Amino acid sequence: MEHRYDPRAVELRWQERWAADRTHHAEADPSRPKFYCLEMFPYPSGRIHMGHVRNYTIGDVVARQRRMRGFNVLHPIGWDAFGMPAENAAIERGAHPADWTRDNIAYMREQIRRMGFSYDWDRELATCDPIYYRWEQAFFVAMLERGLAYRRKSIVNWCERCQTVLANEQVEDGKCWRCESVVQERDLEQWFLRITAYADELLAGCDRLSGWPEKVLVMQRHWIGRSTGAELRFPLDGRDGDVRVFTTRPDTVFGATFVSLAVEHPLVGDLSRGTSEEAKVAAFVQKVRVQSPDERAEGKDGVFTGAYCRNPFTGERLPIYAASFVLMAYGAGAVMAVPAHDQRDFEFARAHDLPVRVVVQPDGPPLLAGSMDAAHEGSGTLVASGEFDGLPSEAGKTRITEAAAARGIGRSETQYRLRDWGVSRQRYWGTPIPVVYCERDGIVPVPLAELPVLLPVDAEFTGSGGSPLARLEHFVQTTCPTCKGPARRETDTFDTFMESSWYFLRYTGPENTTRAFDPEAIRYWMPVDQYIGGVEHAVLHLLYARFFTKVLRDLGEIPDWEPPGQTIEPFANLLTQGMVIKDGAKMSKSKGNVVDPDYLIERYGADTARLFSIFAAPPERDLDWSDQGVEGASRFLHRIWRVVARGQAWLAAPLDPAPTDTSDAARTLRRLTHKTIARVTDDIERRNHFNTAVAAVMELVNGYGELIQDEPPADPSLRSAIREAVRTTLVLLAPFVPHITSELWDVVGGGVPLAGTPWPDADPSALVEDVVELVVQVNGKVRGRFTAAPDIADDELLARALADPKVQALVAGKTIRKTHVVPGRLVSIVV
RNA sequence: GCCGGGGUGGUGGAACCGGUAGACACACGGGACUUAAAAUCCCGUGGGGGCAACCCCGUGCGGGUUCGAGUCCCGCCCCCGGCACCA
Repeated sequence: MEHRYDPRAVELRWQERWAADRTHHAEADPSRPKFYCLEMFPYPSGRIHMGHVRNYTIGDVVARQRRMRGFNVLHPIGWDAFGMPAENAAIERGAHPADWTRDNIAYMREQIRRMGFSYDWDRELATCDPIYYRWEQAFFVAMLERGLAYRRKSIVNWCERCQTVLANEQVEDGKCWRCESVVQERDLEQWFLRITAYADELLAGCDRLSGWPEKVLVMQRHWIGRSTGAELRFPLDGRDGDVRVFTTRPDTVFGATFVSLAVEHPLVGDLSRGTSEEAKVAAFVQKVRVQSPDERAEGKDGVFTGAYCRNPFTGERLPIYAASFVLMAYGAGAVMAVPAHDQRDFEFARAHDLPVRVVVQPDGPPLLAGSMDAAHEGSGTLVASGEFDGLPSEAGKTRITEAAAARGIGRSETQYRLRDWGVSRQRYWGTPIPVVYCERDGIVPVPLAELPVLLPVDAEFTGSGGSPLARLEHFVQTTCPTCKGPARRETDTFDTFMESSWYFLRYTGPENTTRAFDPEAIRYWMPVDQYIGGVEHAVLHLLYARFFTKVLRDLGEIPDWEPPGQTIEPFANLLTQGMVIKDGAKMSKSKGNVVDPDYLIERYGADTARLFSIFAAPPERDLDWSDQGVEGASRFLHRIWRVVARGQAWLAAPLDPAPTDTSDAARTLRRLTHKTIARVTDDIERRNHFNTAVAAVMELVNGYGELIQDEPPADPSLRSAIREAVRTTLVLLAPFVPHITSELWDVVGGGVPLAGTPWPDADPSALVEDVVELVVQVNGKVRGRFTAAPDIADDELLARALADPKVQALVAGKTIRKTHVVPGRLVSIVV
């Protein structure tokens, strides 16, 4: 053994051995319990960054620890390889996206290997590989046949910089999630996936995902945004037709004093045409349509259309307004306005001098329409509501909805904030959408036997003039699969979130060319037991992946692994790790505050990089980069190395089977060793507190470090306890710093490879305390302390406490009013 | 505005069920070793007071419950994240 720790030499040696032995390969084996540990796969942007190091270190700690625990662990890695940066590189540098991506993967694969992550490289996959994306095309065709995919013209979010459409989830603050340019609206023919058909199931799933952070579930629930209410029809006054509105408050219908339409609502033009209001309305519509959503929200503008409708319950004539804040995309694009019970309507009524009518009376002093300064949005008792007077407003919702249905003027309805997922992208570097357009047969899916539709390699990348695929005539020109006549191919590609919506399923058999999934492999490995990644995917990726899993179940592509009656969910436990921060900002190239993992590995070694990223912060929190922190992690590893090197001559001796004559020093050290086992195990398996697990091992090393000298201690039981402590240290640290611990494990004669060593259980007999320290509180303040055997009776403890001179001084001459004994902890005295 | 998560030494962070606040580490100060430095090792380190034993204060602020509150309750302030005319 070298006396100086040389991380690079040690790490290379072990990495070569692991690769040669395919150490981390796992096969489905129903006779063994499984554990599927997954980290969000990387986009091959060029180099790994500290966020990857952190994410994958956390995952590797879990994977390695579960293996030692006896689980058959699936721990795969792959590449989310389609995406715009590859195409941008092609435009800027002339490199083909395929070459650029392949080279990046090659480099990043080596970086990841150098970190010593225990991936099963036999299962590596890349989403740009036709053997991968052909299945995605097959799923899409199946979805098309089931009506789960459809094409329609719609107003879409368009990013001019990226020259493509964005899904609603990809628009942040009105800006593109990737390049941050302002998103515009365009009217385009697009492919959509009917995620709204799964809204209720996605919502129901949230309730059973107890292994997910509450924060993520809240975000998903809100994104789905289910609200129940009623659709009511307000007949137009003096002409045929009606205005349909959606409301969550049918109980307030008697308080409606006007109706508001979105400016895009078809009735706006129809109703104002030929009236004296026509010009005013047209000008208003014109003004609002060019406004951004923010501006629309800003001014609560509106204009009278010149037309009226009638309240379906009272027959009362109500003016119809066009209002900037009403969204065409939500509900019916029209609302019944109840100023007394909706704050927004209240403000609008004030501004336009419209009446306010109270129909829900809360407990307490009666509301008077004339003296209100805000709407009463809460519950109460219905008043001025005809036959419904006196009902609690909650009951009124149901009763009024039922009445509307009976009279044919409405029905109960559920609305979602969630929109269908637009998946068309006008880009080259993605999965081709497997559809052709035939003049005779219309939209024709490419038959399964003809899949994959390969992405052609000979496209040109100019950055302008639309999608490169659309300009490739030999790609576009094709024959119709049905009539064999001339047809044109779809030239859009899929949103890259499609590929990441099912990769975790494909890892169970990525080499399979005859079918997407082997049901037996899926049944064995799924669900993912621990998923780890950044919280920035809380809605996007995680919602799409849940949706896809449910669709694939319905398409019969995967077996349902859930108990009967439970909705299928892909990720049983989710850990969202925080960002890596330096100088108060997220590490990023544009901010110039990145730390290159290569530099860390070169200078300190992978084990130090791993240890630092685990120890510096608990996983959910942001990690503040600190050069000194890295030094500290490195120092700890050097220290362990030195300690083992010093005692190597005698540490390797076998452990005594059961030391009979045990000294106090040995018992104390054994207690520390086994307490550490208990703490570290709990921290890793239950609490995900990896930082405190490492701290516990540091305490253990502090506890015996100075006992290890060149010569062994004379006391044989202490000698044995030290050997046990050192071995335990290496075993407990193995998931965190696998290279150095493997090396030292050989030095101390560990025998079987460290990674194959069973995770230890704490020995309860070693945990028993000989003496415990108790504190004495007088009037709630700590005034003394004493030690006692742990099993002493309460009244004796009290006597011991009162015997303390300091306590006596405080108690003398006063009456003891109350005492309280917590065994093993404290004695509390009140005087 | 609404919904989450936070606020603890000079710093990152511990304290799991209400029971010794500040584990572990960094930084800093002192010492040992060294010709010197690095490395390493030892000691100290929440604030204030005292020669000392000790005493007082202290987990964003103000109240409360309790023998006992960083932890529970009520009312605020501030920071971070998400959503934001969703009818």
